[in-house]
Amino acid sequence: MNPTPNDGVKAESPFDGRANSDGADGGEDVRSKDFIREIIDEHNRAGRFGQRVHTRFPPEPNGYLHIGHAKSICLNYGIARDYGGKFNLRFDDTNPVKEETEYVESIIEDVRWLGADFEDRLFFASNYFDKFYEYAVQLIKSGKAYVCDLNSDEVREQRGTLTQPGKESPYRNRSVTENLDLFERMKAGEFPDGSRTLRAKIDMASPNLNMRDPVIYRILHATHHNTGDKWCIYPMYDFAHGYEDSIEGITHSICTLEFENHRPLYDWLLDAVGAYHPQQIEFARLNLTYTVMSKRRLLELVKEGKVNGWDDPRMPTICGLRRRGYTPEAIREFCRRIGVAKTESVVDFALLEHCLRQDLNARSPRSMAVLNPLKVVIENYPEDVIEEMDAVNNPEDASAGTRKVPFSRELYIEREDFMEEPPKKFFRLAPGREVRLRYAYFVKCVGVVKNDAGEIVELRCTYDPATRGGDAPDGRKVKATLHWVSAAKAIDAEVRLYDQLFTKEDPGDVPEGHDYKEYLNPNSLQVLTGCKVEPGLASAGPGDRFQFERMGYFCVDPDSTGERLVFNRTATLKDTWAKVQKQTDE
RNA sequence: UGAGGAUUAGUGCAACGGUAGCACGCCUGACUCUGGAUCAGGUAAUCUUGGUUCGAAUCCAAGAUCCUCAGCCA
Repeated sequence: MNPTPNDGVKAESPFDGRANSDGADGGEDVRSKDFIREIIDEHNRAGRFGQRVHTRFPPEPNGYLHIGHAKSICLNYGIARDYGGKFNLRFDDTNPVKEETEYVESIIEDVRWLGADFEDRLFFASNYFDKFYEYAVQLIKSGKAYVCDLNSDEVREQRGTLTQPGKESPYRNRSVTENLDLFERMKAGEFPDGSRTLRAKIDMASPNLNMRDPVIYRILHATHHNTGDKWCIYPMYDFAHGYEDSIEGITHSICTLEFENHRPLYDWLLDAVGAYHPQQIEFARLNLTYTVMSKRRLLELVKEGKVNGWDDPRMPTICGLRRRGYTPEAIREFCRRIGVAKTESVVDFALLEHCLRQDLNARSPRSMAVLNPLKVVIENYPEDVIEEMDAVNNPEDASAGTRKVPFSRELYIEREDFMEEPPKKFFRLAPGREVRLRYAYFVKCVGVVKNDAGEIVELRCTYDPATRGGDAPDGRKVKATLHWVSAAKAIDAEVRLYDQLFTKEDPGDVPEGHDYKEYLNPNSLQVLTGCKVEPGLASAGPGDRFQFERMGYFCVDPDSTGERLVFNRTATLKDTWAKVQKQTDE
């Protein structure tokens, strides 16, 4: 039943949770099936496809994949895997003027990275162009399609409205011979773009506009990324899609809600030529709070320089999330948890972050990094001594082992871990107060050094040698444990902090005359330089993920070089102190 | 005012005529060498109005609200 694991999909972490029962109570996974799987079960009971299940992910290569596509990929691949079926990756590349090889490559990379294994089934609709042409000819021969000389404006005028039927084209009743001749000459390049189309002859009075003699082939003298200049007529989506599914033996053609109105046409076209007929099923696309998901808007953000490219870590694109430090496992778990339904919904971004943290918490090696350094001098610690303290790499995973972290007289701690006049709920360092330096000693603040401007530039502390390792033999407690790095041994790093790209929960919800870009968060990117990190991080390379203790999850950005370490903040840790602060602010 | 869909805690998803449940979020508390994690508890929902039924989120009727469709885009 379960096909081979792929691309980092470990046996104990299946593509999604459906295959296992991970109930903490030891019970079975009683999660009910989504409506699509129920339909498939019904088909299997009735023998509709002979127990066969074959799905596909059919992107148009005209942009980068985003988290919404991940939902579709997980759904389609997950179903194929659960039912012991197959999953295809197929590019729906029927419009040469919009599609590019760059997108093909990025999409393949992203689908693989997500762990959806299409094995050797990578297809292109453009490879079926000959077959599509045959189907078109067949339609003409059976009197179900005709060449129409109306231009696009005229077609629109004759289409009618939502409440009024359309008018039949004057070319609707051409003879089969004439249609055949004209269509062949369209293919031969005798006519300019837009001068003629091939239309399905259905019903101009249909209440479903998609059935009012839809255009199925248009003339486009354009170079196609795959077929070059071989064709100057290209099939429309509605015409091509069902045949693509049919040719590949797809059983369940899963798409988003807006295609529901197209299903009658999908069915009509397949039946009109007597082709194998898959079942189209529609589900609601994913929407996420604080972000936009349409290709148009994402492209706009990239083109207008609102972000730094498709893989900007603030983008909801797969490559953006990857660069940000998201794991495929976290994204898959998210897709599993949001479920599948026909209700249009907006999922809370917090759920994505929850899935992320859950995964990262379990697997990220810990490290200490000071983002906003404040120098600390331990007055009673010897000048030339450097001690190696033992630190745990991952408290969630004993097998991750321990490491040595150098401790010395001069250190850096986080600026926000000290307050000269601490409010009641502030547990960290303050004048006269004792705290623990993680894995090191208890230290007490005995002095504050300021510059002429009155800014704190240095803290003077004393340490208790008896607390080495972090515990006091006399049993006394401290309320806080701070992270730190040795000033002598720390290495510099750049850290990029990210926040939501938009300040509005639903940026698409804009009043008349306004633009979603007005809600762009001006503070979505904050670049910190001069951060001080543990020397052990010197060998970290692009993509490596860490938890900087108490600060969040970070990963090394591809911009990182041997000279300059650059980290992206993937997510913050949950922060109850920040919450307390926020509440007192309000 | 055509056609096709949708409507259950703040959010997302279940319950398929028989006690409305799970997750996230939020709020308490416990524990803690990460104010993390973990653990325990709490919060909160069937669009409306009728009807059928011993019993309705579920069936029926009427209504409300929202989404999609008038590209030679997908």
